[in-house]
Amino acid sequence: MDAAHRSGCPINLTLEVLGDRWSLIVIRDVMFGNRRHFRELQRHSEEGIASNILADRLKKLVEAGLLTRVGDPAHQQKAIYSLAEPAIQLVPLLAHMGAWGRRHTPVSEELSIRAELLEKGGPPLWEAFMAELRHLHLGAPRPARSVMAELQAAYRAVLARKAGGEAGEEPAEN
Amino acid sequence: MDAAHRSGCPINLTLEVLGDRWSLIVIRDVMFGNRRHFRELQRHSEEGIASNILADRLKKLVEAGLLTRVGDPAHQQKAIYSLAEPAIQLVPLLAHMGAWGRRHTPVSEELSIRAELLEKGGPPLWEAFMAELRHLHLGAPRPARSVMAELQAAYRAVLARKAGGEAGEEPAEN
DNA sequence: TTTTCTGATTGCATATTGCAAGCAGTTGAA
DNA sequence: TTCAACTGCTTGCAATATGCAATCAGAAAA
Repeated sequence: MDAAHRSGCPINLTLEVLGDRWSLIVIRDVMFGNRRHFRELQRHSEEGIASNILADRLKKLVEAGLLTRVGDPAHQQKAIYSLAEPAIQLVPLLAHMGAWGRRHTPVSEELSIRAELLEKGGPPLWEAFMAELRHLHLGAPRPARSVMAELQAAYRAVLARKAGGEAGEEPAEN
Repeated sequence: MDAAHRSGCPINLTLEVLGDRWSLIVIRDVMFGNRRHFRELQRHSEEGIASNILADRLKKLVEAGLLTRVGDPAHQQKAIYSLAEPAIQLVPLLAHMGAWGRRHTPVSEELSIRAELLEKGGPPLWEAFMAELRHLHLGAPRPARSVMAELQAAYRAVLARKAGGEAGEEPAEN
């Protein structure tokens, strides 16, 4: 049933899974924004993903084993999407993508603070973050360090600094 | 003239440049296979890229500043494509993509040997390879170590081992 | 009962892709 | 000088993917 692969090259096969304009955006939002529901992913998306494309990508990512989908026990028709282990192992890749983007594309300051922290923290920080994701998404024990909290604090700090004394900038975070 | 960006997020902006099924394939072949001409990229492609798509990607990658294009002094109508510095800085990203692909997709042994070496060598090997690429593509001085030669030797060794005593497998390399 | 929220689906226009064929200019050998 | 092979690249056309707006049915909240 699977379409034949174009080649057995690891880079090619990775591109066959992730090589489009939306898949990694969805994973990024589940991973860094902890968005676990369809509407959360659609409405708070920075990039404004269309609902049919989101539905398609969620389905494909679940089929590819990067996400899992379970019903929400509290809401019968609510689905909860979680990162599976292969997606958690994309943390270093996303960190490098962020680092490259910071250097070679016109990023905005507030949206690149996370990439900056991930880059500066390096592999130890990535490992801590992956441990935290395994807690949030796979039910592993809670690790001592919360990288997520650090990332969000840094994001809020940038927003506050940019806004000066002004409140009500744009929460939109998580 | 530039299309507006979807957002200033570094990951999104990187995807806007590289987030499709072919751009990184082209860069991979220029980088690891040292393919510098249109026909080389088209004919020896593992994945069989169509000529119109190759032409489109080469144009876009040149516009994005990842590749440069100059005429071949020996052949008036021959173009030589070279990696620009931003593309050379994709080495760590491609190494991670290869590592992820090796772990989570059905790679073939002979095509994943390079990814394995890149993964095992880690950042020091990546730096050595980037120095070599700066020599091959940007005219920088030749570095002491040739990672390219190491990668090709490893590839040939795998081919030879798999073929047993048989010759004439499939050169296709470089 | 009505409204809102849930994860989606549908229709339709446009853009991208894949494939085969072809092009004009250049090179190199006969 | 002739001509086939090669150069980067284009064109036509069908199939597929994307983007957008509207909409859906079931469930929960008011």
